[in-house]
Amino acid sequence: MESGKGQVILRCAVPVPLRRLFDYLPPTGTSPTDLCPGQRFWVPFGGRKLVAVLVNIVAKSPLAQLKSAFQQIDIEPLLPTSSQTFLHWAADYYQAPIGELYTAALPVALRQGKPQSHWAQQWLELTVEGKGLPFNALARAPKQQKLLQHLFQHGRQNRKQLSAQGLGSAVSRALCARGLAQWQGGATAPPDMSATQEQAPPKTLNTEQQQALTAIKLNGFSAILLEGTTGSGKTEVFLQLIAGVLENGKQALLLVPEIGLTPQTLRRIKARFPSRYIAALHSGLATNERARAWLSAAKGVADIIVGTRSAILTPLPRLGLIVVDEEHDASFKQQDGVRYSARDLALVLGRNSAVPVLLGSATPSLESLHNALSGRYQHLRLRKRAGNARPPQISLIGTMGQQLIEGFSPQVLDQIGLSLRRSEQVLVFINRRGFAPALACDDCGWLANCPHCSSKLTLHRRQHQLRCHHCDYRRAHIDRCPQCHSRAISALGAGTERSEELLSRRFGAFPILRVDRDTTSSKRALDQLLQRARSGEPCLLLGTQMLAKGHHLPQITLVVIQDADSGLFSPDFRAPERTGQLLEQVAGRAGRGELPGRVLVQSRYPQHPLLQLLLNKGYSAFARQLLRERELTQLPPLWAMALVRAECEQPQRAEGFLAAARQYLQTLAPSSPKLQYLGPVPALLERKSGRFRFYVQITAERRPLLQQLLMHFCQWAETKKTRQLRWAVDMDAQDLS
DNA sequence: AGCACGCCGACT
DNA sequence: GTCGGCGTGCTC
Repeated sequence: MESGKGQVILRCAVPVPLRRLFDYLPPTGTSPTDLCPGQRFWVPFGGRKLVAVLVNIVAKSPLAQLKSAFQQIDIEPLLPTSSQTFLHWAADYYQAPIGELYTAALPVALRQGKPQSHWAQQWLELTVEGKGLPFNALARAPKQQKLLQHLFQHGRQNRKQLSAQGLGSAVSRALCARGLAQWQGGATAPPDMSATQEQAPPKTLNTEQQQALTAIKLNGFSAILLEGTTGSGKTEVFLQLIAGVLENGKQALLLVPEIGLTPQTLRRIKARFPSRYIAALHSGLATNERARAWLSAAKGVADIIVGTRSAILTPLPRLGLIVVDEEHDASFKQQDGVRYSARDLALVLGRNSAVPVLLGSATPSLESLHNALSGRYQHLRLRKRAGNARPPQISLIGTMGQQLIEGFSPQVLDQIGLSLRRSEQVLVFINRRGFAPALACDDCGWLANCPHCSSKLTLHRRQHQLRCHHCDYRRAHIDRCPQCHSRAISALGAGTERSEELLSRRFGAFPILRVDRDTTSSKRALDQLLQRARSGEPCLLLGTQMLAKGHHLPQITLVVIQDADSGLFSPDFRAPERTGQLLEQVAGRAGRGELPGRVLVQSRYPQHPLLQLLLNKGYSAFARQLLRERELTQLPPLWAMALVRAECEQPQRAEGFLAAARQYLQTLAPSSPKLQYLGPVPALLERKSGRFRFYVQITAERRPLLQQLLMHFCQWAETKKTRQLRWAVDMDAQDLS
């Protein structure tokens, strides 16, 4: 079929891992005036029926024969053009199939083609004219007067609320006809204002906070790194900034790490902005709830959007500010599918939308710190702790050659006991869950390994199970060695479960609150544990990373870091940075209230220069030192870096594919002082879920070269038949495991 | 990613 | 004689 003049062709993004768009004819009987980019369509695709998003309306297709779309789903576009442009930019930057970005951007229910009307709720609101009337106006139309007064008193109301007052649609129609009220929304219900709570007043800012607040201009794009010690009151600066944004009639987006979106965080925001519509976007929501929250953001109804990583892909038509809290957190980088960084995309979106982007952290990523030091970002610092809190005093405890008790030095146990008996709270940080990270036979040396991964099984003794923490493999605990049938099986090392046992034995008179993924699997468990800790009773908090992040626990006076060494000798070049951030964050939990804090850090290598630097000179000096090293070693953030990853059940296939890939890349752009290749090398976790994983690391002094190279690589790889082999580009890879 | 088409082993 | 294994190729 020829594509003649005046043809209307729908160029669509389809949810498949293919790096191109697909053309369709409009559904039969569609008027061209009904069409608009951003609408969804049901389309035929290789014998299947999929939800596609219209990207462009074009007059000509390179294909001779096109299929017709089955059905138009949306009248109002689901995605505005600005949002689509952003998704295409991200697909380009991360070398990802465009359909996968649309998939990542939309909540499941909308991906599956549910109509927007499913969540559409409308409410009646007074117009400017309506609001200008005296309270007793419309005396000659008592029903309309009642409606008017009801709206005066309660603000916007939906149909259900009105009919409960005996106010039917005829009355509201009459008020609308007079131009006094109008129906609004269409996306989602307004918050229930009947339970309006008292507003928590803004806190008084100290000089530093005040300076930071006034330094941030709300008009136009700017990038700001707010580097503030734990307890220095970054959140208060965020909240007062958001207040300004809302006053301008704009939306504020607050991105938080995965475990940062707790009920406590939301409560604090709701308390400060009780009359505002706050939408939370995170994976814990049911599919319908998620779609509702998404639509409230995308239709401009929600005022404040608090979300994890994927919230950056949500359209925000009235965007006025983006805040990325704990910007160094690894959870902002997606680790599968489209491997985007929400923090990096926040800066792109901020520039596109001409709004400021504020990155906040006590321990900035080297990426952001580099941008701040080189003047690309405004660099604001909060050095003082808010209130009377003083910085904690940190001591290193050398454990080499000491007789440890389940991983604890005796003097550390003594200190824990002293603090508890003084009715204070203690936090013990152990970055390892379960009872023991390894199980071995004392007679023949057998080790319990995962059958699917190159990793050891962790003993979870209470559940009488051995588990792999990298795949979902679980098996019953054993009492005999499967190799030599000896009964001499030892659990090596200690995780949170084992430490909990020891600490209960020692300090059984005090509550021991264990916080890790195993004890907080139920939805509100973490919140409840933290609530209890905040009650102020003397107790011992014990847990993994979950405890390190952002929780305000003012009663803690002693923090124990059981093992500072795990990151010091890792082959991952980012390990020291992450270790430093973690130690600093954990240490920051100490002494946030009136009482001074102490931190005891156990290490086999207390003389290690990185530990010495971190503990004597602080994170800032530590991070600057690491930056100098990255410069010398030609690594990010000074150089651009990407991985080409491949995984396959047969290791030689994955390795062979990558060897061929490297060869192809090197014919395009040979190694040089400005471009370097490494690999194929096995990933740090070489086998995961039965597949062997390898990568080629490419580093380039300048980003455009890397970008161009990867584009050509994808074209090459797409034409190759890669049966049972998965490959992916990981731009700005964060994790070499 | 799916799903259909295609060519070689154990079943009514 | 067929049902079905998953290899490979295509999807507007």
